[in-house]
Amino acid sequence: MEIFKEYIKKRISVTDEQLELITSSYTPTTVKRKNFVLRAGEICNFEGFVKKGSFKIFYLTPNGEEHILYFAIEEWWISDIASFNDQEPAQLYIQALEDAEILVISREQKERLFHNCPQVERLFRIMSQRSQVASQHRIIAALGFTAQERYLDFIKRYPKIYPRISNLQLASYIGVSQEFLSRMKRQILKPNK
Amino acid sequence: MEIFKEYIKKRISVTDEQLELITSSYTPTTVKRKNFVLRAGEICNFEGFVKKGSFKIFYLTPNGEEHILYFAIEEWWISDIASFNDQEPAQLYIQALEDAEILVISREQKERLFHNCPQVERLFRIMSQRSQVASQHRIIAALGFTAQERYLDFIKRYPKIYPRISNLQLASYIGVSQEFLSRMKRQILKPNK
DNA sequence: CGTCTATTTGAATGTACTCAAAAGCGGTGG
DNA sequence: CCACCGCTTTTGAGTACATTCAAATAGACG
Repeated sequence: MEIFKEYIKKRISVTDEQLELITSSYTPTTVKRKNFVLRAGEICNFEGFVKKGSFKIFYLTPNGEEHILYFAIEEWWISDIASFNDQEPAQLYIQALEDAEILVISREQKERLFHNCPQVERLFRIMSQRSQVASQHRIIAALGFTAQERYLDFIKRYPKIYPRISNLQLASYIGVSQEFLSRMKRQILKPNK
Repeated sequence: MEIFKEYIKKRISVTDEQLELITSSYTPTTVKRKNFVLRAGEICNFEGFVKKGSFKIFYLTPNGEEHILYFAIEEWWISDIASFNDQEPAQLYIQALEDAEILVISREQKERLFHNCPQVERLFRIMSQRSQVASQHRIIAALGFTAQERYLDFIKRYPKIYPRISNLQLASYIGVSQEFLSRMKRQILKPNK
């Protein structure tokens, strides 16, 4: 739980009791590699904080192509926000890439927590705005960068994630075929030829 | 101010006094077509609610290509969140596409408002999460859709915005050249030939 | 009516994709 | 310890989607 407490204290000022109240609202869970914590169509009734391990959050097109929205490693959150907030069917899949430990909270528990500790509202406002900034960068990259620029941008921005995922996953994240990613990597190593 | 009050009441429950407190924290301003309210490099010291008119929020690449992140019409917000929150140089430009009226608030005023009326924190948490969902859709569209799918998706999602912008702006939003957008439109109207 | 801007068309080019096959790599069992 | 299996990565060839640059056309405004 330490990592979660540090995460909170870094972002909002809380008393020890409030910190206790917050962390006690979350339930520790383990997830095995390759297992899903959410599938499109289900109602997402949880929000999870990643304590350990990694996940991919992705969208599946009607013809079965997988597009990874983001990877979640330690200190990231996993959920389908739209589904969690509005209790509508999820659009996203969330799957563990490594054995993982997460802290989960339900919609009701979270509302109760907001009520009992209003600072939490602030924590999530701040967190959400940060994600928003990251998403904006991603949109700019997706629309304006070449495939190679998106690749280099990813490894620069997420050096911690990069070594933990396969080429196939990375290709899906930056929006290229795995074959083309392979060609790009060669070309970056050997600019001649 | 009515449109702003309605906007708030639709999203959080507030007393009349609180509503008054919130709206009185904002200052009405007018902006002429083509004028900038923010340029990259500046510190964004405001957040604005669009009462009337339209804006484009865009990013300029080192070689001068313009990539539109989003259009803001009535009831949308304009700001460079990262710059506004962390007082760092803005990455974005915000320019009026039509004569506009906005309600603006400064960083200090907003912090004061959060302090005096904690529900506002909730309002922004909700709003920010909604933007987050929209951004996620945009990422999926940018990475997984063809240019034509992105075009059709835009006019379906934003039928109110579509008639108010030029082809050049739309092309920049969906990430294609204006020539190609023109060709797509023809092909959609006349699938033969 | 002329000027300025926005849109469309044409031709050549490039970036990234698809499909198919080969090569590499890690684990497991004999 | 090596052989085999499954999975990931690389290579090759042909193709498609979208771009660039240049020029023509259409629209809007004074």
